[in-house]
Amino acid sequence: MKDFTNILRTHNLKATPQRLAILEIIFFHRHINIDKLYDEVKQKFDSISLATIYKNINAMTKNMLLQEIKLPNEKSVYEMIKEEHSHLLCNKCGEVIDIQVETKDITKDIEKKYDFTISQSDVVLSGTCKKCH
Amino acid sequence: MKDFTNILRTHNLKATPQRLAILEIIFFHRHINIDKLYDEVKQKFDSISLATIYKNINAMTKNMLLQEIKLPNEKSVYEMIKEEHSHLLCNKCGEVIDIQVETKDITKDIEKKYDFTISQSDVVLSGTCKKCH
DNA sequence: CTGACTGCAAACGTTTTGCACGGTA
DNA sequence: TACCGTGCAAAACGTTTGCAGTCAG
Repeated sequence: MKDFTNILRTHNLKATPQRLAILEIIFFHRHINIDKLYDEVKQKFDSISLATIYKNINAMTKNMLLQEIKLPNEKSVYEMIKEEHSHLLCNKCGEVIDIQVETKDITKDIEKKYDFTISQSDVVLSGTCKKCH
Repeated sequence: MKDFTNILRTHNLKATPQRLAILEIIFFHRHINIDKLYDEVKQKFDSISLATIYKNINAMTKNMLLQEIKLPNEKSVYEMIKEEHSHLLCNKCGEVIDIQVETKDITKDIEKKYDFTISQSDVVLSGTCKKCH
């Protein structure tokens, strides 16, 4: 298990039990939406309020610890920030899978063609995963 | 100008003046969010209510005439459905540009590698456009 | 010890709904 | 004419805020 206490402190956030629970659950699920996160944190931490979830998700997002992933036809999910990657979304079971897509060549072409400087690539490929076939 | 009356009817929607105004504005802007759409429709159609905008956007989306595009750090925009394409988003001026990206080879690889059937690709490349450099 | 964090309740902005009226086909 | 669509107001929904009390550092 990662040292979330230290991660929080290096991001200028105090390591409260609520925050540790939030991070553990996000780390375990890798991608989770607000509602499921609230349900799961409440199991470990009955007194937590939804407002605390929101305040912390916002603080951690602002401090570059978490990232919101917007999905077509689904609620946004949050994940810990890591190297840039893309996502597979199964429309049947809702699972989100991290994938590595080589976009360098493509973005270079686009930058040249449209005279545009690309700083971020958001890619979601949706369909059916192997379990749901 | 396109024959929006006919387009609406072929999508099982009655061609009301409100809907024609909505479609004309979306067609003209190519991408527009709810608030701007409401502002612009009101200029041509002072009596229109926001509820009507929402009801129609939802009806047209359900009936495959419009499509919601979720953007990072921005409100969703709506566009008329056409061939699959990707989007460039300028973080400075907010402009959205349609681009054609060749994703066939990539998605084929991903499908094989992850045993996943891809039916839709949502790609948003964000950065700075030529006007904002 | 002090500023940051929590939990509650209230407020807020956005989207949806119910209903009476009006317009399209 | 029949049904669908509109506009209004109210309701529902998700998220944010203010505040008093608590806790991490």
